[in-house]
Amino acid sequence: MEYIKQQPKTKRGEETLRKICEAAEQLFAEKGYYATEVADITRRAGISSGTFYIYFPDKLSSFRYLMDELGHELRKEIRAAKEELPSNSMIELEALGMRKFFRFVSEHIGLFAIVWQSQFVDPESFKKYYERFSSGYINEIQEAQKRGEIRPLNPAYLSYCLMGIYNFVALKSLVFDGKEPSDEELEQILSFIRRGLLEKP
Amino acid sequence: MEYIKQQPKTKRGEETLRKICEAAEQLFAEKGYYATEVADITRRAGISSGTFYIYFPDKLSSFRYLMDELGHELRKEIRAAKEELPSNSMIELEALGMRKFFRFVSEHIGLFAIVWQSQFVDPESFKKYYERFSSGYINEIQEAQKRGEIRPLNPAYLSYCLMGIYNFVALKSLVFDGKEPSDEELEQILSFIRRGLLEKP
DNA sequence: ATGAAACATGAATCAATATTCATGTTTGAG
DNA sequence: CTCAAACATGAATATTGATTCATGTTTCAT
Repeated sequence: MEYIKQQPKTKRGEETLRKICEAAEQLFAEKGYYATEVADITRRAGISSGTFYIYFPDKLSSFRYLMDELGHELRKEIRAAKEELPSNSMIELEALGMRKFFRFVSEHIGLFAIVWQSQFVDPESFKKYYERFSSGYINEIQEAQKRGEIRPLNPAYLSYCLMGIYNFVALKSLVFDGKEPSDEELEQILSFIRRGLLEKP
Repeated sequence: MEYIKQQPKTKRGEETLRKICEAAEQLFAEKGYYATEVADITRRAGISSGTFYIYFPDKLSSFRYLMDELGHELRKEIRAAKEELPSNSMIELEALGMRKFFRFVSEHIGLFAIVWQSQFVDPESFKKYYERFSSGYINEIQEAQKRGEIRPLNPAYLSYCLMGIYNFVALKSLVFDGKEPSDEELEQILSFIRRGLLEKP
């Protein structure tokens, strides 16, 4: 990883890095990047402040590292889930991806917070994050369009429509209301998307 | 306004406050709240740093003030546009509101940036901002549902779907690509929404 | 025209906090 | 078992940047 100073070489080191990341993820989510002091992170991790700098060259790097890690994990989980599905109907894949997304975000509310903030903490990473997601979508959408499954709308914009829906629904349910959307609610959102997307609903 | 220390009482004062707000809006959008120093704002406004504190008790208040102002203006413009429309079909209103939204945001890219950041600068205002928008939508949606115009999906979630779409499409076009979406593109997005929403597309 | 209120100045203050570093302890390969 | 590399400590440093305030200038109602 490029944002990390030193890959731990012992069990103890690994454990310490893990504790730092866990604390940082929580704190960035709770208080935001700027309001979180390095001292907060090390306090919650149960280590001294200097130790932070053994692993990260500075505070910003830890933020970038987390963003990379979490985004990676999320994409991996979604990809894995989709590969298990025998069907390759875009809408079925999408339903699965959506469920995974909500599950992951509710378990890692830090990801959500971190990405949201990154537009100003580190604009480069922010753009990269969404464009990476978008380009995955674009492929799927184009394939499905070739098969005549979904309507011939601009794939790039469609991908942002989908991401927008998921992100804002997650905002409402997980952040504002503090609960996961029910299956019933997810089904309704999916139904909205299905009709919008499909050639013959 | 509750975030302002002193309403200007002379022409000069008014002009100064205006310059401060303009500079702050630009800078919060360009560099973000935390990276913007009060000195940056006063420098761009062409005044001395102490003057800032004649109008605002502190930096955070200026942020809240802008967020309130801009959100208010945006809602007012959308409302005004919608009132001019004779039809009260939800979809036609929505098409108009969407166009207004993109126009406003492209002229006030600061609003977008400010709201996006507020989740961590001032979470209270953040939630208030979106819930205010949402509740306006909920009314419209419920009316349209009574008329049988749109499908009986959960109005609160639908409102967040719509806001998500607009926000993310604006993110892609205005922030990432630096250009307004074309009429053709807006039409496609609207078509996606129309099919998702309408009882009989 | 005039003076009290409004407005403007910018150097000085002061608190907050990211980062360093000299010193000590622990780990694990050989 | 041993010791070099890894890891940990936390007080001290250094910088940054919000806010204050004593002093001056401008406005405008009368």
